[in-house]
Amino acid sequence: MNQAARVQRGKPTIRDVARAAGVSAATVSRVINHEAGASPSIRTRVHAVAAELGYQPSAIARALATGRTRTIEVIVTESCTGWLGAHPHYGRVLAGAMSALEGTDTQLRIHSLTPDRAAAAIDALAADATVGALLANVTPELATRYYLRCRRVISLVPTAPAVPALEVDNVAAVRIAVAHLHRLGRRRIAAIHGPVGNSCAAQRRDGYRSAIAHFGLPELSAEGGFNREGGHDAARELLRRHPEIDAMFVACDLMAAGAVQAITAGGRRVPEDVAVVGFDDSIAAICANPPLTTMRLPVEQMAADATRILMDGDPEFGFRRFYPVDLVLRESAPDFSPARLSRGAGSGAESDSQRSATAPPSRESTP
Amino acid sequence: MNQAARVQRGKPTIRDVARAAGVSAATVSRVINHEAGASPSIRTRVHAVAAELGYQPSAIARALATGRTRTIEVIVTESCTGWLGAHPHYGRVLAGAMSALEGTDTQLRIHSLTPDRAAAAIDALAADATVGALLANVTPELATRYYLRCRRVISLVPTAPAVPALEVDNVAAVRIAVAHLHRLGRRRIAAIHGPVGNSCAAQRRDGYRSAIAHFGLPELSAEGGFNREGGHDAARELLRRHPEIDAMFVACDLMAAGAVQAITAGGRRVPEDVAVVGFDDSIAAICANPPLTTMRLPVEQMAADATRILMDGDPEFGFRRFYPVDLVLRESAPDFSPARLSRGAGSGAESDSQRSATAPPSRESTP
DNA sequence: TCTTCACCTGAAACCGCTTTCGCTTCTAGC
DNA sequence: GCTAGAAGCGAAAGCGGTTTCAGGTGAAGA
Repeated sequence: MNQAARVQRGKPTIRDVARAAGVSAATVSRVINHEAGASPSIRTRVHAVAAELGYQPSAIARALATGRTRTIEVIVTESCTGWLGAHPHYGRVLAGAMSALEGTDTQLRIHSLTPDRAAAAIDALAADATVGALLANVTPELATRYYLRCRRVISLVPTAPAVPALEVDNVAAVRIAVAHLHRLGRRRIAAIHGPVGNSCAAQRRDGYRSAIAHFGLPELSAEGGFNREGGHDAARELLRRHPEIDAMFVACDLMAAGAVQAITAGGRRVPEDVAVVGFDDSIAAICANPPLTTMRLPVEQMAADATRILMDGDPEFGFRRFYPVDLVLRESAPDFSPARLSRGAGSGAESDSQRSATAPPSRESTP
Repeated sequence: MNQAARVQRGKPTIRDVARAAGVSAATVSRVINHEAGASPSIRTRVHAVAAELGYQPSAIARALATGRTRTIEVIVTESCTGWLGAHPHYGRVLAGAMSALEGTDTQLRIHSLTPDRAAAAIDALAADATVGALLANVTPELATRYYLRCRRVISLVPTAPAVPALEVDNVAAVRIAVAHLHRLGRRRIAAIHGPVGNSCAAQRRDGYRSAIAHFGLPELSAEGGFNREGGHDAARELLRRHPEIDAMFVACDLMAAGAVQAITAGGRRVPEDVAVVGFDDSIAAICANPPLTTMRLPVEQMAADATRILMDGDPEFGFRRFYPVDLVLRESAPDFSPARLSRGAGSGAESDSQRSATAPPSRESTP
C-alpha cells in the first residue's frame, strides 16, 4: 500500500518542491523550518515554488523524523458519555488548554478510557512521543502508570504523590463557603456531597465537617451523584428529614441547581428561607434561578498553565501547585449587606465576585 | 536529532522484537497486524517477546507507512474561549463523536480556528491524512475550502450546498415549539432570536415568523447573543416594551435560562404568567428553575453518525440527512393537561418527553 | 598571494513501520 | 514419486520528512 498511499493522495512532497526549485530536499527543509541556513535568493525561490505547488509538509513524516508529535493528550478514565456531554467542567478544561495552544501548531487530542482497556490504552498513549498529557480525571493508579512510562504529564485532580498536579485546596475552599453562610446568620447549614470514592468529593466533605465543627453546628449531610438529579433528590430528602435547614453547601453547581429546584418546588424561597452555595462556578451556576453563589475554581487557568508547563517547561514548577479559589456572590446566597444584592441582574461574575481574604495562597511544593 | 530521538526514548522497535524473536521485522509486523500470514509457533513467540520487551508500535511510523492517521478532526472557526467552555452544545458534539470511537483506536483532535489563520489552518488540516473532519461550526466558505481539498468531511450545521451535512429542520422545529405554546392558549408569543448572521439563528427566526403568521398573532421579537446574558437582557427588554406577553420562544436553552431569570425577577411566574420554550435540550434546560420545556436536538446522535460515516462510509448517505426534533415537556411550559404536570420533579427527559407527531420525518437528499 | 574560516549546499542516512516480491518449504493430487 | 500450488518467511524498498557530514565557494586576514 506504500505505493497506493502515495498515488491516491498525489500531494506534492518535499522532493517535488526541491526538484521544481532546483535545490535539494535538505535545502527546502531548512528554508521551511529554520531562520538561517539558506541564502536569501534560494529562500524566496523555494517559498515561491512551494506556494505554487500548494505544498503542505506532512505532520506525520515530520513527527517521525523529529521524534515529537505536536499533540497534547487530554485523558479521562471514564466512558465518554458520562463526562464530556454531561458536565460543564470538562468543556472548561478543554477551553483552557486550547487557549494556551492558540497560535501554536500543537493540537489537543482527547481520550476516554473505559476501565477494561484503560491500562493498555495508557501504555499505548505513553509510547506516543507527545508533548504531554493532561489528566482531567484519571485514577491515581493509572496516573502513576502513565507517569512511570512517560513523565510528561500533569494531573488536574488530586492524585498519587508521585504524579505532578495542579490542584485547588478543596478543604479550605469549602471552609470559605460555609463561613460565608455562617456570616449570613445561618445556623442549620446542610451539605450535599458528591459520590464517596471521588477524591474531590471526599476533600470537600472533609472541608464541610471541619467548618461545621469549628462553628459548633450540627452536621446535616446527604450524598448524591455529580449531576442535577443527585442534587435535587438529596436536597428534597434533606428538607424532609430536617425542615429546620436554613442553608446548604452543595459540592458542585450542577447538583446545586437541582437542589435549588427541589427547595423552591417545596415551597421555600432561595435565599430567604434557604441560602445555597455551590461549587465550580460553571454554566450551571448562572443558569440556576436564582443564580448561584459559588466557589469559583480557576479551571481554565489551571488547564492553560498545565498545557504551557508541558510545552515549555517551568523552572518554578515542582510537583504540586495550588490555586486560590474565589467566592463569587450571586443571589442564592448574597452578601450580608443588602446594598450588594442586585436582585434580577443575575450574575456578572467579574463585578460581584470578591477574592476571599481567607483563600489559601497559591503555593508550590516539591516532595 | 534522528540519532538523539532514538537514544533519548530508548523504546524497543519492531526490529528489536524481530531480533529477539529470531525473525524478521516483516514477520513481526504480520503477527501484530494480520490474522493470517504467520505460523502459530512464531505467532506465540513473537507475542511473548513483544510483551516481554514492552513493545508498543509507533502510531506515527505506522501512519507514515500506511498513509492514514487514526484521527478524526473536530473543527470550529471561532476562538476557543467562545465555545468549548461557554456552550454545552460542543461538549455534546464531542461526547457523541467519542461514543462512536469507543473500542476503536481512532482518536479525536479538536481545532479552534481563529479567523486570521483559518484558511491556512484549513489547508494544513486537509493535507493531513486523517479519517475525516467534523465541522462543528465552520463558515460555509471554509467548509467548502476543506471539502475541495479533502472530501472526507461532514458539517453539523447548515452549510454550503456542496458540503455534506447532517442537519435538523430548524424551521419545522420552531413551528412545533410555537404550536405548543399556542395550544396552551397563549396568544402573545414573543421570541428571542440568536445573533443575525448565524445560520441556525436565522432559520429559527424564520420558523417563528412563519408560525406566528400561520396563527395570525403579532410578532414580538428581540435578539441577543447565544448566552445567558443575551437571553436575560432581551427578555427584560421585551417585557418592558410588551407587558402583555404570555409566552416566549427562546432560540437556545442558555438564553432561555437567562430569560426565565429575567421573567421571575420581574415578578412574573413561569409558566403561569409567561410560558417559556427553549431550544437544544442542553444542561441549561435542566438547570433552569423551573426546568425548561425545549426542543431536543439529537446532537450526540448526529455527531456519532457523522463519525461513523467518516470511518466506515455509509451507502445510504448522500449529501444531506435531516434529523427529527423532539418536544421535551418540562415545567416552563408543561402540557395542556394538568395531569401531565409533575411540579417539582423537574425533568426526566426520558419519561416526560414525547416525540411530536408533527416533527419532520428523517429524510435523505442528494443534490 | 596563500591560508583560514564561515557559510551554503547536497548526498545520504536515518525515524519505525508496512508491503511487495521472490525464494524456500510443505502439502496435496495424479 | 513427481509436479503444482499454497503458505511462510526475509530482504528491501518505500512513506515524507530532518539532520549529519563532507565538499565547495567566497571573503577576510597574514
